[in-house]
Amino acid sequence: MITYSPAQAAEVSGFSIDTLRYYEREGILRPIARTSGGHRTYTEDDLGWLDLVHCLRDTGMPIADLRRYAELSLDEATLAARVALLEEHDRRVQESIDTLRGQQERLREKIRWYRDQGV
Amino acid sequence: MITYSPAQAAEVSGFSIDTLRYYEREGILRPIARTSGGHRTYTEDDLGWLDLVHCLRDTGMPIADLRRYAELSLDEATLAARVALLEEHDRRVQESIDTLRGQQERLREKIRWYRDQGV
DNA sequence: GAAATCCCTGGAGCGCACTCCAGGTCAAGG
DNA sequence: CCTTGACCTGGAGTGCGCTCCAGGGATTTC
Repeated sequence: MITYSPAQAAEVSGFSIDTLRYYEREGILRPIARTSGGHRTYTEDDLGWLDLVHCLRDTGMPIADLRRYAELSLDEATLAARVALLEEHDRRVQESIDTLRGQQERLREKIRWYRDQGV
Repeated sequence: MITYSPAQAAEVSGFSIDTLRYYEREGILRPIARTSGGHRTYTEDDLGWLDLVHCLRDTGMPIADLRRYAELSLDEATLAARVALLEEHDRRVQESIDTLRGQQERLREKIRWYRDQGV
């Protein structure tokens, strides 16, 4: 089975090693497997999960929600709750996109206004 | 001339009184006019500026950039620099919208995947 | 003119999400 | 082996953007 050293996991996931440890402490990652000497070895599964974590963080999901989602993922019987959480998040993402677009339009009006002033 | 008490300015602008004072300290607002007793009186102009500040904050412009923009606004000869700053910001806003949309698409795929699992 | 509100200042405190550090242990190349 | 670099832990520190507080003065309302 392919595994990854902390440095490799950081490289592939795009999170720093410190952040990976922090996420583990926070319960966002399940305890990562270790070598006999105590060094972490990340699996492909871990990397896959980190990929989703990256998506959720990029879309502004707070750490606390991520932990909640991670906790739900430990229990097979929570599929519906997990989907609900993701859908709720999707709505918030949509809202921020909408806000961003609206404000961007105002920003562009301001820029046009400057242009009309002869800039 | 119409003026606004701190509470009214907060109400209209959507910022808290504390935030208004903070922005003034930070140089994002020029010194607000005062009554003889030292109480602030916001003008329509102040409110208009706050409206733009809100737009820029909503689109993620950091406080430091806002201060820089405010400083430029003190000098008539900086129109070009101000426009450049806004256009640069507009590009960053566009980037975050693009990122958000891309990640939202991934999020929705994940939700569809759950749905396909029979949730 | 007294009571109730509102506002003032300087500075401390907070929540979030990391990021860094000291002092040590582990692992791989020569 | 031995060195060198990667990794470990617990905990402190950082940066951002507010937010709150104490102690006191200003204003409005009755």
